[in-house]
Amino acid sequence: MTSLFDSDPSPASAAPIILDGRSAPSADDALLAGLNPQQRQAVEYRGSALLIVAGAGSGKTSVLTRRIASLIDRREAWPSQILAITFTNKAATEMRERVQALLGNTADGMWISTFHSACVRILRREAESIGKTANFTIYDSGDTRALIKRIVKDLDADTLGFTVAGVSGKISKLKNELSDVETYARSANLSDPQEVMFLEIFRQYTKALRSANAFDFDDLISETVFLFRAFPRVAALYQRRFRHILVDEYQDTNHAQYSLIRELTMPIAPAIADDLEQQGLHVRALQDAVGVVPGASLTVVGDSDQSIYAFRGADIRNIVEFERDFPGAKVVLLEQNYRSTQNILSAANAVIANNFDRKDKKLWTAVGDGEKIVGFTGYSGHDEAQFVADEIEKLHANGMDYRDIAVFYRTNAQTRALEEIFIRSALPYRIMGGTKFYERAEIKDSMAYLIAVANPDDMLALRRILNTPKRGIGPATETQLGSYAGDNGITFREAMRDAGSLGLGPKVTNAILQLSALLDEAAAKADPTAPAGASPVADVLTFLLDQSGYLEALRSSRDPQDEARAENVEELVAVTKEFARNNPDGGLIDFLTEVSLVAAADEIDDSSGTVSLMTLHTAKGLEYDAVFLTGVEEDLLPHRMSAGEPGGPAEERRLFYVGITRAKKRLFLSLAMTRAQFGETAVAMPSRYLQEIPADLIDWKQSPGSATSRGGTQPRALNARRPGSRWGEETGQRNFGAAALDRPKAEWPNRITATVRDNGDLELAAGDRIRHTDFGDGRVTAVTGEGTKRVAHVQFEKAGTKKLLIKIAPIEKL
DNA sequence: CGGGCGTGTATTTTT
DNA sequence: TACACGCCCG
Repeated sequence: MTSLFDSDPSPASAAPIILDGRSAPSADDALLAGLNPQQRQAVEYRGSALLIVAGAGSGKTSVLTRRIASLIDRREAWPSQILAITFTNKAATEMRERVQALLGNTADGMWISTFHSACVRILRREAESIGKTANFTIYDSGDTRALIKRIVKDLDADTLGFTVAGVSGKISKLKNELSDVETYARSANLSDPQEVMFLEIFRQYTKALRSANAFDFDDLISETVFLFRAFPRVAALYQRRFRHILVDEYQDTNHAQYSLIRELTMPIAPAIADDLEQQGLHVRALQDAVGVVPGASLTVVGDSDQSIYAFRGADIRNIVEFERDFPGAKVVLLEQNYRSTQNILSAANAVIANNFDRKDKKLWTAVGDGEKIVGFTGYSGHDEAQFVADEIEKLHANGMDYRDIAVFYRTNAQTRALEEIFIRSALPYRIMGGTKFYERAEIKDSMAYLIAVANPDDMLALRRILNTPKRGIGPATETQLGSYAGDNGITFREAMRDAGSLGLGPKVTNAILQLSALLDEAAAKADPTAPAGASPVADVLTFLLDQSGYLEALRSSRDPQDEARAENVEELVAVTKEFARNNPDGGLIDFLTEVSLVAAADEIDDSSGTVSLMTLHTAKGLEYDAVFLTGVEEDLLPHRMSAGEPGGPAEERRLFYVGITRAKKRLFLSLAMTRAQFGETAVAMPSRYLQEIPADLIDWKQSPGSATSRGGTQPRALNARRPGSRWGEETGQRNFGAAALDRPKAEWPNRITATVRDNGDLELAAGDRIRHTDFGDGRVTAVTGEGTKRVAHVQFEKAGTKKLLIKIAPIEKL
């Protein structure tokens, strides 16, 4: 990494950062072109604090990027003085691109990143101050859970009713409140054995992280705050550097993130400012009459109606009370919507109006009513999915691109039915998030090898690979290594090197030493200070996978799933190569960091010609021509688990609101009368939120009311239904689910039948040329699988490599 | 120590 | 359904 401060291309003394608000306007009219008065004000206002209340689709990204561009264009700031925080890496990338498009290439040196990435960058640089080293590991929630699980087990805490989920949730909550173990201990009730036990778990967890030289997700933020509070001189480096801080999705910040922003925008005391000046970090031009460097200017953008992360500690008060926190703050309201039709907005407005504790805000548009919202009640989750698939086909036939269509759902479990139907209907789709690539066991294994090389203190990673692949090193041996390390005050890694003195069997001892040597050799390859320089990550990974025998073990396994696992591992190697292309200077640590911080929304590739499937949470910040909001049922939306929590139903309503407002032209709301949950089929009721949408906005293809009584399409029954009444009772069928199941499906009116593609026993072999309806022409490189599950691996001319199920893929042989 | 089999339990959302 | 865990045997 290049130095952040010393070689700053923009010494503050020379920077034209005097904010007198009267800077001569340069030729930046282009930056304001096409903006409405409120947007223009949000771009042009200059002052210490600005809150932009941006309703859904009100052009906030445009405003933010133009605001940044205008600061630079008018010479009020250097790029390096800008810090822009977004929620996802994807949003950060998009913002960077848009700023670059406005300014040309002067966006270099700007920090545009997520809270977590920015904090990692700071922490790697300042690690020594807080007892870590720059190569620390970042533990994701899976790692955290694994660690807590071990501690809970060691302490027999499960007998006291402690669960891994409960403990990790509580620790996360505490960290988001900036409470560490000692702070918590002071307020804990020590006569309660439960509290004492929790404290002990928390202590051991903290200790384990420290000795593993690792941070968990929450630490990344909180430790940065602690760092700034403990070392004002370190904080001053960043306070000096970042003169303009912009935060997107401010309504979703938690207390720790809020505190981080507060720290970054604090003024620098005269004594510390003088120190900086003496170090050659110029601050003179920034200091006021008494020598204080005033705090950075802060711009936050948000919409309290879109706050959907309270469960993760997001505090809506951060945005509601912004004006109190930052006296003199200017507030700009953006209410004109440039995304959706009026019908969609009216539905959204009507729904969100039911949240009582909100500032009234009404979205409006100039584009006209558009088409009505379409409603559909399926007989089952599959039926609903079939409706979705059929409607997508219709939209596609009428010229809409698959990439402009999205399907949303509340829980990941709902993907199953959708996926089955989509495969049968030969619809190209992609699931964002869900069981992520990096959460697969084989990927975690491979990553653990890399982590063990990058951070030898990471005992969790070492334990993971110790017997993967099988080396005959069992739990007993692992425990012995652990206690040997503890007894001698050395790390687990050092204990492995010293395995000869443990008095284990020769076979086991040899296995440990061999692994140890392999890791040492890999570390030498990866070491950037080595004479030959560091090998690319891909080489290190390939070396580890080959020499450890891991890949070979997967390939030669008789478990058929291991073939797919081997392919995934090879895919990871491809990812490392891709990484090297995009980051020529990136080392192993950089790769591990990037992988740790990818989010579900980051995977979205706008250029792929597929329908996107995702949870409502992932959908935030995105927009699509057509949106299918599925599973609009009680116990799903609002989710059953939210019922007990204070503010739960209101947050679920906001989630529904977020989903609705993603749609530009067409919105489809669907639900099912029965839904499969854990194998069983349960009766589902329409969501209470459906009744909040004015009836004339929805065109029910099959309404919840009519679906039970056959025929009739008026949604009257839905609106008349009293809360608490059950569908089954209307028709006198208490046991509705079971009775309905016996009925032939065809009895339901308007049921849309699918055309299932079937290529029969189309014979394909490597070398054949084929044509795909979406991907175009390509050449078959291989055929794997048997019978109906035969898969063609195809290299397309335009669309890259794809794997296609031969029986159902929309392809023809040329 | 490894693998196989049987039972029990779990699904909210995620940086 | 499906996965994780514990138990048992080779």
